[in-house]
Amino acid sequence: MGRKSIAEIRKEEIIEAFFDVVAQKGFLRATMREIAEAAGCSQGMLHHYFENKEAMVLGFMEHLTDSYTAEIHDEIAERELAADRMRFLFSWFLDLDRFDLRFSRAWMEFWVLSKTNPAISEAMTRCYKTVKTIIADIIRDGITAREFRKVDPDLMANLILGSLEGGTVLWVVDKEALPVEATSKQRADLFLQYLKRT
Amino acid sequence: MGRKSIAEIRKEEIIEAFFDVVAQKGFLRATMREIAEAAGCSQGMLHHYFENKEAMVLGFMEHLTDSYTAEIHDEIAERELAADRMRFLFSWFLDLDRFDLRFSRAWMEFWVLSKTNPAISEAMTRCYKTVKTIIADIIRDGITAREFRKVDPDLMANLILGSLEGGTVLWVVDKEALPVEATSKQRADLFLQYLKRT
Amino acid sequence: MGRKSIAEIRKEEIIEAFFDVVAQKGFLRATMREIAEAAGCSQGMLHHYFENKEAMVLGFMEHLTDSYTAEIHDEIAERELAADRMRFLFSWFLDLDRFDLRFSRAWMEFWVLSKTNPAISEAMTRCYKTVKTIIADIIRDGITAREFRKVDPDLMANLILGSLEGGTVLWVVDKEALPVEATSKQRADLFLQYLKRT
Amino acid sequence: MGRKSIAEIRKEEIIEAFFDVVAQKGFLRATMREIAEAAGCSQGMLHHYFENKEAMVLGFMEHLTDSYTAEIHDEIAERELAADRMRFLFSWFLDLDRFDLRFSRAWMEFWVLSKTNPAISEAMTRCYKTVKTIIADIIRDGITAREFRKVDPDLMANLILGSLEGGTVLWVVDKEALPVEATSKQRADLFLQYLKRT
DNA sequence: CATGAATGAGACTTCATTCAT
DNA sequence: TATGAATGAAGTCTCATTCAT
Repeated sequence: MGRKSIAEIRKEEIIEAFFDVVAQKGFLRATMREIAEAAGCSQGMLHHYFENKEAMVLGFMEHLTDSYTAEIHDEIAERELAADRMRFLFSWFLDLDRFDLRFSRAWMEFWVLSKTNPAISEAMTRCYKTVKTIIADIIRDGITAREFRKVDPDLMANLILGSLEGGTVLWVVDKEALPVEATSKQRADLFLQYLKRT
Repeated sequence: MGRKSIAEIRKEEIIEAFFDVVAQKGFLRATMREIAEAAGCSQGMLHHYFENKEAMVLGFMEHLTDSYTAEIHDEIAERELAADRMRFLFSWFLDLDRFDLRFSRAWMEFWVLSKTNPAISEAMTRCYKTVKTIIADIIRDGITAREFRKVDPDLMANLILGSLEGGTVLWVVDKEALPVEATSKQRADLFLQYLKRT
Repeated sequence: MGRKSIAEIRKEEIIEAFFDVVAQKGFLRATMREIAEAAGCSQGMLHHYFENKEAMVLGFMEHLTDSYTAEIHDEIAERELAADRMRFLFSWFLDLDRFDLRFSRAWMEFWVLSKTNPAISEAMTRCYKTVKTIIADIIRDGITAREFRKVDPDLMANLILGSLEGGTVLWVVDKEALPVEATSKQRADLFLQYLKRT
Repeated sequence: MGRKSIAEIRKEEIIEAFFDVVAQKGFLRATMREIAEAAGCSQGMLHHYFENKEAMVLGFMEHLTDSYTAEIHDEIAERELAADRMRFLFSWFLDLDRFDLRFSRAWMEFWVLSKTNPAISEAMTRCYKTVKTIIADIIRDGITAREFRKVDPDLMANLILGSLEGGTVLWVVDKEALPVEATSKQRADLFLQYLKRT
């Protein structure tokens, strides 16, 4: 269904390279030269596809949303119980094969950039909004199905996403933080007991 | 008791200015010139007190720990019930007079820096460790007093701190995140129900 | 045969400019701005071709070795008697058209730099080694041909090179030192009488 | 005869510290702060005794001349033969207890400085003049006493001093140079055979 | 489409020197 | 005499971006 054009392929290669270098060195120290080397092209090429360095962040986020939204929706549709859907989400988020240390490190860089770059800020908000809608919808369905007690779905979605993001921060930043898996299990238990509670 | 030396006063002034500019512009765009202007001194002066720009981050964190640790301990000692102590902590952390948007923004910059600067990483880990110990101790006391059910205090402390930090991230980064206060209330409810549950 | 690439040409231009400014002002006071002006390019250009200021010294020495080694060997091969070869070397070294005041001044700067920069130290040692080998080989041939008496060729080469370098120092540094030519003639007489002596 | 004033003692301490730091780090990287630390006083103190950094070089040279001239003259007066006097001079110059690596390194720094600082240049010329006069006088006496053959005393003095200085350069700069002692012996042999030759 | 040489503004940092105390 | 905080000019170096080829 629609072969990718050379331009699109090249863009993805650059985004991949950009992401790699940023995860490793940080946005500030990720020079265009290094990104070009990682992508196997010239510096000029980079500016041919992206207006400037910050535009690459936008490209990355767009790429991210495209890649995963469909996948998540499919997986959720396969599950009937809201609790199962929620458990899937928790595990998906912390799937270390997908969101490894590299991802988290790069993502944190983008938080910082979002403060001074409105376009990045918007993209990030949109990204979070997508996820929160998914979570809130699960909760809403759970309430309708009398599986969950009545809570504010948006508020809870916010709380859940915050916990997931915060867990990542501690894991990346705090060397004495407990491992992701142990914390993750406890987190699922915490939220599901709260939601199911009668 | 113990007058501050000129050097100490000057250092604090510089840290204050540094923090202001970083919160406003980010670490990267906070130039030494601007920091010097904010502190009302010359650029050379800055290097008289701090070896380099990154050393200011360390100075800031030291200053932070010194300022607040005693305060928190005092407040906690005044409360008897573990639940009350916990509620105090939740509210203290989100006290907007103290930790306003400025603080959160600067703090996120330091997360990013900690990845490439071992000294900052250590300081940050130490900082988190202090807080996690406080939380874990409250939980431990609550368990001993049969106020809380038996959970792993360290794991829970990790989860709680993660939730607080994650909430801040969403608040700062995500323009569609719900307000701090509402989320905060829900968070306290969530954790206390879980801890008290029999 | 073998056209020089633009990069090579540009590098040589920069080295030439670097050498000029250093000879005139000394390494310390030779600013990148001035070198760029002398080379007719921007400061950034300088760093495009040389990692830093000290790398220019290495570039200069490499250039130097490349330029002269072949020339010296050719000239020596044209002479049969060891004494004639030696005389050629003495005169070559003090050929003021080649090694003028500018050269000597710059070279002394590099001595000083070699003490704190291992790479420069190595390059300089290599440079001296090349020359000493040439001198020692001449002496060795002279001994084999019974033209010179038996002396330690390496020791003598060291002494001869030392005398040449020391003569240069006095000439550059000591305003009351006697002129190069007069000293040079005496030096040749001194060493050749010693070597030929039976 | 005449006790040293406190000021004189302090000046000598500073010169000693200055020399130490310069020998170790080079003139350029010898900061006033470090010199002050080595001298056990404040930076301000340094400027109380020396107008600026370069004035310390002059102070050092003055100190040097004062210290050694008398000593050399005494030693020479004790010897009768010109050859013995010359041998003494050769050995004195390379006495490693006095003129060690530290001395040579610092001295080379001053060569470089002399090119841009007229005052240092003059002081250095004066210093060399003193030594050359001593050498030339020995030669002159040797000729008068028919111990040496007729040569130009000043030219030979120049050549001898050049050889000594050049030997030092190679020793300090060239890691593959032969040891001082071996070279020194050969040098004495070289010059004395030449001078005595009939 | 593609290259990479070239630019130039601006960043951090150093350090001799001054001067109020 | 003595201190060391304070200055500010100047230095090296980085790097996103441009543009001729």
